[in-house]
Amino acid sequence: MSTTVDDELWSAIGDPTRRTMIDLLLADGPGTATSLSRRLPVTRQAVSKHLAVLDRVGLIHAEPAGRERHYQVDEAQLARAVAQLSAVGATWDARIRRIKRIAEAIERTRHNDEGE
Amino acid sequence: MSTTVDDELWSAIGDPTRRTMIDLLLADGPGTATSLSRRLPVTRQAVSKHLAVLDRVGLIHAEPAGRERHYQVDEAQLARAVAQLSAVGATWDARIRRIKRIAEAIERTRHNDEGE
DNA sequence: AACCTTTCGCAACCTTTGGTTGCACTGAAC
DNA sequence: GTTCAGTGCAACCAAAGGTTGCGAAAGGTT
Repeated sequence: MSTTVDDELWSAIGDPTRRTMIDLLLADGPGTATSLSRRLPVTRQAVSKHLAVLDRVGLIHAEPAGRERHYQVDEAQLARAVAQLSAVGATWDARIRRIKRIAEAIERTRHNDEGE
Repeated sequence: MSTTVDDELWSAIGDPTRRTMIDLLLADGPGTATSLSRRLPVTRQAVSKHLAVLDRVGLIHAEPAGRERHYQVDEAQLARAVAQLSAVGATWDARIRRIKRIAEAIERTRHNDEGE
């Protein structure tokens, strides 16, 4: 039933701003709160909070560089997160397919009954 | 960069309680707010609100039956949602792989330079 | 050294959202 | 008709996403 420890991972990825931030970090390489905020519709402080969340769940990690803090995606952790995403998706897919099979079986039975 | 209309879909699926509710509806078939709340650590009213959210984004739909409202997963919509999930995952995976390729290329270049 | 600029972190505040309790309503069953 | 289970609506609370407004520290300029 999927409700376990990785809930924090989901809610980390669930936020659209955070998802875009991950996109930007992957596309453009490491960045700071300020550099990210320039490419997002939110303030630097909001970005900073999101970075803290992503850092806490381990999806990114910071590297202090002088007066700046360079954030960078932890590829292994993100890969793990993606795997969990698709796991849930796969589960749902499987259940949907099972339901459809059952529905078809019932359909067939009904036809047989009518045919008698 | 993935930040489009389907944000509501993500945030619908992003909530752990709502994910579990979808799980339950898929596993046990249609259910009511009350029946779901009995299998969840939240009150009926909370479940009711979540059902409203899922209904609004089209992942489930209600079917009034006497004094009860039976909710049921819209398989087509859920399949669409799952597809979007895995699309984002695939994008990230692709970017991670690209980064790794580039990193390896740099690594090779460095070795060549040292070799001269 | 003194100054200005940039980046950051912290605190206060607002709004939305997930959750609660309480109550009034309605359909079914006795 | 009374009772009982299921629903909906409203008020309220806490946490999360977002804002503005500061003060502090690292870097570049003169």
